[in-house]
Amino acid sequence: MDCNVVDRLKGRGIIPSAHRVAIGDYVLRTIEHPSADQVWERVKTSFPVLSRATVYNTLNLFVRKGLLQELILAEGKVVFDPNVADHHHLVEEDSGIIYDIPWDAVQVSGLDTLTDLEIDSYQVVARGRKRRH
Amino acid sequence: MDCNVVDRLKGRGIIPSAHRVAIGDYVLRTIEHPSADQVWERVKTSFPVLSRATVYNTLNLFVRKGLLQELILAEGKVVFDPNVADHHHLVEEDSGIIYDIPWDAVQVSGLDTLTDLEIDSYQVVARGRKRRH
DNA sequence: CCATAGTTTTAGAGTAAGTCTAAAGATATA
DNA sequence: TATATCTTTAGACTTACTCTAAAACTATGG
Ligand SMILES: [Mn+2]
Ligand SMILES: [Mn+2]
Ligand SMILES: [Zn+2]
Ligand SMILES: [Zn+2]
Repeated sequence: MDCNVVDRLKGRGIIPSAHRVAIGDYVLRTIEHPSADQVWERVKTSFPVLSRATVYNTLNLFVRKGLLQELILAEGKVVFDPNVADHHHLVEEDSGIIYDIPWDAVQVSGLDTLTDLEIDSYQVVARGRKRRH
Repeated sequence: MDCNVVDRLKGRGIIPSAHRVAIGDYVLRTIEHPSADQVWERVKTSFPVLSRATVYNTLNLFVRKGLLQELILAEGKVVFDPNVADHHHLVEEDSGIIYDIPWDAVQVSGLDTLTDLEIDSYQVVARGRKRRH
């Protein structure tokens, strides 16, 4: 487990430019499931010289190199998740917040009996909300 | 079980105009999970005087009235599903085809132990492909 | 130091899904 | 017929995202 962003980029063959490290410092540590524009807004506060295209380029690069996964859970926006291990999600429609559900919290059975389907991956997508207090 | 589109629209308080019936004749019977533009292309072949806006208006009306559900399973497009009962889906990334997985084919357990989550609905979303022959 | 090649970043144009607007067309009723 | 209500329409608009081609870095070798 390597928490140093520079080394994680190098480990995947990505040159750790200042821009990429600034983006990685946020998006590789967050639990927020941000969209590309949310990453842009957020990273600009600490790293103001940053174009929209660089954010998209970098996020797509991180996805290609296996540092991020893309999730499509709501209309009109892709969000990014630094947790690339299998897990499930709860989508809170009102707020737009996406919560992680640990893989081991849920058991899914029966998929293996669908012999006509070749399944690469799966997850449970729940809609609802997090109870307050 | 009522397969007459005109009566199904009336049953939901929708005036069954010729346009709406033409759209419903396709989208309320298909198993294809089409996008709005796919509905437009398809319905125009048998009903040429049809604007894009009418297709979007009608699909959104059908969703509001409970005749269709919207699914967001792949990047950049919403698809529509006349099967509004609970069921799961397999997304075939290469072809873009979405297959239904019957609700009873899969058992999901453990969601009820997540007492901090209030879950309205859920489904398993699998990625993979349908085996050929 | 310079020259040069490769890489990264950029603004802004382009694309595509979807919504909105305001007018025109239908239909129903009195 | 007159009037009200509902439906359909073209096209403008918005938004998320990609593409392009030039500028700005960085590394290397002389
Ligand atoms: Mn993408
Ligand atoms: Mn919609
Ligand atoms: Zn997640
Ligand atoms: Zn379905």
